[in-house]
Amino acid sequence: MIQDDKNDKQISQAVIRRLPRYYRYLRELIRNNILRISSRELSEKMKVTASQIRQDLNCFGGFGQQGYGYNVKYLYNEISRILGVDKHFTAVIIGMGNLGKALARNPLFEKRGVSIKGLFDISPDIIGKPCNGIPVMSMNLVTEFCVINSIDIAVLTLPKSEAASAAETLAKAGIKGFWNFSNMELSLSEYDVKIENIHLGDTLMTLCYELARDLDEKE
Amino acid sequence: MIQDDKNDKQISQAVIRRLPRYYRYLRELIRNNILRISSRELSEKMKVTASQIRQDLNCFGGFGQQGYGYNVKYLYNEISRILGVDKHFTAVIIGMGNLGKALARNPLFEKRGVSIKGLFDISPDIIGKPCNGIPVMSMNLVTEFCVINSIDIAVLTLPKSEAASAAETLAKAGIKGFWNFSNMELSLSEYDVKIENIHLGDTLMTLCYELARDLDEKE
DNA sequence: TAGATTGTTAATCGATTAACAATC
DNA sequence: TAGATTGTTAATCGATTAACAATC
Repeated sequence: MIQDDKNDKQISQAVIRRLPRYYRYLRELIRNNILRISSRELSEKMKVTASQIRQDLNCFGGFGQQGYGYNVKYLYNEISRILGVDKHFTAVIIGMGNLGKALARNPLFEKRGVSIKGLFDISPDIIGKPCNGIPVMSMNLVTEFCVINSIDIAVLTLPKSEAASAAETLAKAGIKGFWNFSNMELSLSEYDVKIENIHLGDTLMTLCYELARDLDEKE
Repeated sequence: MIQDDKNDKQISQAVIRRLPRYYRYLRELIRNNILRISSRELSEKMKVTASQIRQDLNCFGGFGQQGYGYNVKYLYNEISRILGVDKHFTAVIIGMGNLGKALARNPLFEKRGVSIKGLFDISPDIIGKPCNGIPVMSMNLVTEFCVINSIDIAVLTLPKSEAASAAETLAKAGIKGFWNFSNMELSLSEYDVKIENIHLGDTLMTLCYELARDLDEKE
């Protein structure tokens, strides 16, 4: 059993949600041939405190060196490992509407070590026509496909009305993680699965909130 | 000047980011013809504490009634107003790639009182062909269009390389809010604008993190 | 009125920041 | 060695939860 956190103490959600941001900034540093960086320098770039960076990283281990700072490539690799990039998870996309298609063609998966193995829909019009080189299959085949290929992740880009039953089918087929764009609260408490709910509209609304406050102030 | 918060005290980001979730749940209650609800009942549905609900709502005013609870429609309307739905913000989408197209056809905007007035791209192949009934125009026209139509929000779904310059053009054209899917950190500190950065990949990575931890435990 | 439930204050909890000893 | 910067503990800050008086 690999121990990422030094003393098995629980890592807070706040820290976990900041990891992908470190990952992005470190990749950028590598791209710019920056080989080492101190927490203070990184904190200036990321607009956070150096203290927070050191605390966050130390949840997982001592990746730096006193008097030197952090080796960028080493740190990037460590965070990459913590985030499971090297686990090479596999995924299917369920629902080939506009968002499904957009995600199927998006390079974000491969950049993070996740490979899309299959696309699924119920519409006969699009079944059989590959998207971005990946076959679009009938939902009738989804269980068999996921079981045979040991798929880890299901991306749910289908209508609210179909999301609940599809999710249950997928959980039974061994899916362990749901990246859920369906705006449907999934109830899969009987299954040992992780769910990441994405409500795109929510972030648009917080933007609208800020804009509305500005307007109110000017009245 | 409208006072949403009772004593002009600053509302925390944590509270603001929860508002759209209340908004969703309240709409669901209305759909199910539920006319009143107590903080305790709502807390059970939403899996949060009743205390938090009462605290959150009270940042903006006393919307409930002792001994009764909350009038669902009234509360929905209040939150709707706080989130600026009745401000009827206007938006343009910049970049008609897969994600841009998916958003242009997505009903999420109209549900939140935001109307998409124009779509923009640099590719001559798609300029002139409307998407979801909205014209796709050349980026050369974006400044004129935004100024004339007093556009509030720009949705950035263009490549990283083009995002920075486009954002500056848009800020100069009077855009006040950016819903930024470009994965580019925008530097618009000279302009009085609000930015909501969306990093879709980040949420996929936190899901991968959870899955990776599960695998590690089993080793 | 009695019961219910809010609005609000006080207590707790957790997360962030500051400080500094350890050490490269 | 001296200077720099981490890892880590302690202090602070803010957010969440609990409690209860106010009141419908």
